[in-house]
Amino acid sequence: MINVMNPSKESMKEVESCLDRQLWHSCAGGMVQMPEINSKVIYFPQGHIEHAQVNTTDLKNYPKIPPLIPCRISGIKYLANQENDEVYAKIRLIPLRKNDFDFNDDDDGFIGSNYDMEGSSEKPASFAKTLTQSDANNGGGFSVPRYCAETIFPRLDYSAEPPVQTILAKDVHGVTWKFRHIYRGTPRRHLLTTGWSNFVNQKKLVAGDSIVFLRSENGDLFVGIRRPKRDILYCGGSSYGGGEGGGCGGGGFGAFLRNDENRMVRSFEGMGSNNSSSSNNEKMRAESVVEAANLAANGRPFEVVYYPRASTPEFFVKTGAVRAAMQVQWCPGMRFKMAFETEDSSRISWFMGTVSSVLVLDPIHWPNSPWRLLQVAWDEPDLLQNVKRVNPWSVESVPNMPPIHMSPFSPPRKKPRLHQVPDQIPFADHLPIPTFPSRLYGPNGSGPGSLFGFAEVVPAGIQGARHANFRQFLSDHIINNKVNYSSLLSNGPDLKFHHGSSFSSKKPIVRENLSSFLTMATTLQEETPKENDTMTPKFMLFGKPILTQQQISESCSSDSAKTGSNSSDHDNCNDTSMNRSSSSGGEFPSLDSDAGRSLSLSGLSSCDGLYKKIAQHVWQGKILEAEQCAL
Amino acid sequence: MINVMNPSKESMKEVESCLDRQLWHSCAGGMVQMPEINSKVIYFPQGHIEHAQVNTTDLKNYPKIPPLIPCRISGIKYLANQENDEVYAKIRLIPLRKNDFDFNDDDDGFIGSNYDMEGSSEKPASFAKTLTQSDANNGGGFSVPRYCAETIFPRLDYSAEPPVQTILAKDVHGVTWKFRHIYRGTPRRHLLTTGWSNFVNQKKLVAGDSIVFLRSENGDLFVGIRRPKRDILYCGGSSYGGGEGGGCGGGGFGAFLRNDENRMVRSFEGMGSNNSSSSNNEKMRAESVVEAANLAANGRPFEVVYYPRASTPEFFVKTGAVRAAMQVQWCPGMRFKMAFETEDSSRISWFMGTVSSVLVLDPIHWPNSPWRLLQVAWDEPDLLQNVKRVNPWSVESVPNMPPIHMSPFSPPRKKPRLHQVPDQIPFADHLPIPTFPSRLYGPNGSGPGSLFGFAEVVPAGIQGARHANFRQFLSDHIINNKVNYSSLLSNGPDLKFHHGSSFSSKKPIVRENLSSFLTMATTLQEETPKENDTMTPKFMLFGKPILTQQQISESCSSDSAKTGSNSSDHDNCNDTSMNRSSSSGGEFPSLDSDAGRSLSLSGLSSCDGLYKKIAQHVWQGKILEAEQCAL
DNA sequence: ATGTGGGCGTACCGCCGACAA
DNA sequence: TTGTCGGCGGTACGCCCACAT
Repeated sequence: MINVMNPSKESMKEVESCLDRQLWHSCAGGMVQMPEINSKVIYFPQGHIEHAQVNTTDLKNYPKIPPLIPCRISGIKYLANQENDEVYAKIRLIPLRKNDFDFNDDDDGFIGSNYDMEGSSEKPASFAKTLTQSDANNGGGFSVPRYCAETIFPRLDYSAEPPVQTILAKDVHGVTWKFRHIYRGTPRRHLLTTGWSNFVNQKKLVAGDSIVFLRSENGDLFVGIRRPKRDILYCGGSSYGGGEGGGCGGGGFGAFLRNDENRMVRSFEGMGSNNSSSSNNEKMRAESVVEAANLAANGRPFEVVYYPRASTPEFFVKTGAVRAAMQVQWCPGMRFKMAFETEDSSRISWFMGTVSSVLVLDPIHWPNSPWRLLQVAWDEPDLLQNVKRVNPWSVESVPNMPPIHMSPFSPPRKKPRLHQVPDQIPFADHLPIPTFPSRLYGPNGSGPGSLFGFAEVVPAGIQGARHANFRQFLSDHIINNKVNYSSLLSNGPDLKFHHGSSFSSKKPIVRENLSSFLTMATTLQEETPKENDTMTPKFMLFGKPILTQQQISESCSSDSAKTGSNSSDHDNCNDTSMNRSSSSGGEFPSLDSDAGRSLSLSGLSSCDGLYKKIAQHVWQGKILEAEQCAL
Repeated sequence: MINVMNPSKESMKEVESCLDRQLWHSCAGGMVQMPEINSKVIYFPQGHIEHAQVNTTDLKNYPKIPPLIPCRISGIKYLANQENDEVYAKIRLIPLRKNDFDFNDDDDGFIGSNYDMEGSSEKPASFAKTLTQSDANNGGGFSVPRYCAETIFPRLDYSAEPPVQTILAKDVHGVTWKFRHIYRGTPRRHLLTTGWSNFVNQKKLVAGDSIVFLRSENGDLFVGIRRPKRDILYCGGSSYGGGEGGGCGGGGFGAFLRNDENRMVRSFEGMGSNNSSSSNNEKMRAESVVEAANLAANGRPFEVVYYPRASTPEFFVKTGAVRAAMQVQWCPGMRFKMAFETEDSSRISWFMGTVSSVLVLDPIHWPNSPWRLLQVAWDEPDLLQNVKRVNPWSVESVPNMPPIHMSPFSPPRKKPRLHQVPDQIPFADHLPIPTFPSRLYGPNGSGPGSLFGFAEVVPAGIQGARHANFRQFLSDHIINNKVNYSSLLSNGPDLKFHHGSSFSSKKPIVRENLSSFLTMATTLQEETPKENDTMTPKFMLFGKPILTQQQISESCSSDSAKTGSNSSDHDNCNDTSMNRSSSSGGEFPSLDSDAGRSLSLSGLSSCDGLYKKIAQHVWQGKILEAEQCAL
């Protein structure tokens, strides 16, 4: 019992700040990217409601609350639940006033400080392993992968017989746990023995949970746990009020995969105290959400609690991501891909789907909200049954073209090497960080009768179909919710230029040209490299090592098969097509820079009406004028 | 593991209503009396704040919230914490409008329904035992007191060798626990063996916790646990703003005794998940209190959460108790006694003290509040260090007179019998339930300059000393916070006629004439009779068996010694003096009944100004007129 | 390289009567 | 009557290797 500290009330306050941020991220999972301090995000009250899994009736009847509120991140506290070690964050947000908010200028002045943070906190060595049955159940031992023992653990003296040492690791609460690390057996292997069983019992670990070992810069060892993502309880979306719209959509970005054939079942027979998610709900009460949303709507600073392992999309999204997503002309029939964490949380898989309709989720209570705007059909509907609606910024549109042939069906080799492809990697480096200068996206005005860019696809029973002829793009290609795919593809150039991740700084972004040969499944293995030779330079993508070809084909061979079959021989996903969209030519009228900035809110390509409406909400009635639509 | 149910989220809702009310009360402890549905109580926001242990700054700055709000109990849900079995209640209160509230008529129309409830739910057989070290730690066995085995448990077949049976008992969540009950050893004794250790571990019981066995009318067996009262964390009372007043007063009615010499220390080394009180705090957030108080102040129904094992006084008090307490002319120097639960929660002890000053706790934020009005000095200050301020209705004033001689210092006999005193018991039965007909308490008006009955003893620096000459009673007897005891006693007839318990229905009330021979310490042993012959009729006080003389002298011999020495030979505490107060003679002017009812709010003997102020707060500015003070 | 199963020693859990208060 | 202690059995934990993938 020497390992367990006395968690008194006083110590809780301390714990609030002592949690190592890298450890927090390790426990949060590879897909979680937190915004930097002072960066600008869009806060979605709808998403907050989903995240808190509370009844929405409290908030729905507040007509004053807009569907999205631009904010600045003023503070983040990285915390962990005392009972079950679940990491969460308390985030302070300051709503942006009109003068402070420029949709196209979301990184102004704060990149420097971001760089400072990045520079000082270099990614420490970490390793994650999903517990096997033997790790969790039998004999009280943990089989340590060699890579972990050799690169994360302290150096073991192999001269002793057997080589053995004591490992001390701090958990998220600062509690130190002691393990006996021994190298024995035939063949030799690394094991944790004494102390491990106690840890498993205390933390209530079961097979399928992940454990993270992390070595900080000064050599201290940390241990974190990462359980499977919580189940999706909320299945919101108002189904009353005559709204049809294809049912509610649970899940989304941040959901996890349920691979039923290989599923690890968590046993709840242990003790009554592990119904921790219910006590989490206690913290996330409806009042908190109502309070936060009300403060936000009134322009006052507010605080939200964010659980990165909840199965709902982030409800605060970096402004640039939203902007980029709304620049896309979302239409039924569009192809996209979306990242999901695998059930064991060790990897990330990309899944393909088709937009089935573009439709406001709850037009009565949240008119014009882009939250879960896209109703989607998955190429593998059985695996993603619960994910029926997604956020535009959660997905990444892909053109209907085949990947570069790199034989996804080739049999996995014993020691796959990707040296055959790195000569294409500099290609990715040539991609400019998409800054989307505002002048490139001039105001494409819409008449006074069409405030809502996508209102045309809302069923007539709700808002009435407004087939205004000035909305040429949509009306040309979408007739009665059916899409003319070919004309859509040829006319929608910026279709390919947004990124599907909320925070672009460190997110594993796979752009179209990369995805053209990585196809659709990417395995993030920065913590669990599986190559034989760990000294071989890794194949890196934006600072993260990339998986072997074998792993790719293992993790999503079915994906490749399907997309490989239904895609044709387009190959215009290249530098040329990109430059086409980032130039001011074509159907985009060029504007002088100042005008473009001042009109940036209403100058988005496809959602100007939406953001006009937003501005109307946020800034309380001040309607921005001077829209001109060039489309 | 067969005993442990899977506490899923769905079952939580069910549990909310399935908790047996008698079991709830057994777990709540002997001093907790809940009000009946539809009865009238006074809600104290200050007490709510203390109870919730939240920061008061949120509420203090709401000047609209009165210090007390008359309410009607509209609903009570008896609940238990899923994690630690701590019982609590959700109570719905409806603030009373002016027309509905008559301070002297608090039981109108609802006594019948109360009687119905009392009649249907006869007190079931129950037994409580505080766990010994052997029960909690060693060998996984529980030593069952013979009384419990023979009267609570199912009948054991003694013909078998050894006599053994299986005991099934439901806990507060409806979970059934199985125990092996065996009668063995030399000498023979009842033991719980198999199953007990598991129960101790699951419930995290330690020595000092109490376990309650309860047999319902239909023979079902229940098991509850009752842990020591929570520590006093809150030590409120504003010490800023120039208020002197003698520091903050933690504790109070409902606090528990810390008997350091025999203290059982709860070990927190088990697991991090037993910091359950912190999660309780989560439920009792400041917002909830603010919300409740605001709703109450606006006359709207509200809900409060009440933890009977918290160490703060009840914040909702039966109207009659408050009225009775405020009829007492509280003055420095007055003697009183107050009930406390012993640390092992098995008994109740009465402690003597002296009022040191009568002083508003927080005159700035809660002017005229009677909450913790009395600053007290205890005869045994070492045992009650934290209890510096108490509520008037929590204590019971006692005249300075000696008890009837019944030799409290006589050596305890082996089999004490109280048959010598029952001939005095009918005396108690003759006591009328104090109804205090309103016409007996005519309005004793005060001039416009003296709204506050006890403002005279507030330090001049805060409100200024108002020595208005129309307040003859107080000014006659209290000069510079010093009291003329003899004249006070002779002039304050209703001094002896209030009861110190919040709810009079089933509370173990020890009135003055009873306490005159029971002295000051009363041991409630309805669950743990200790007489040798359990078949002997118990010495009952209001339906509860009373302790033996031995136990009385054991539990508080020091009390008896002290009061015996400083009290003189008064003996006017008798039937005659009671009738004197319930007649309309003397200095109380008689009033016609209607006028008395309509003026009841301002017609209290010593706190008319206070309640006028209350009415002013509660009913938003409507000041009641027509006070006439007869004192 | 590492997951799984079985052997096996030991530690602790838990049942017992013997005392004693 | 019942709290505590030491004895002592049985179980199950946990360390180990063998074997398989």
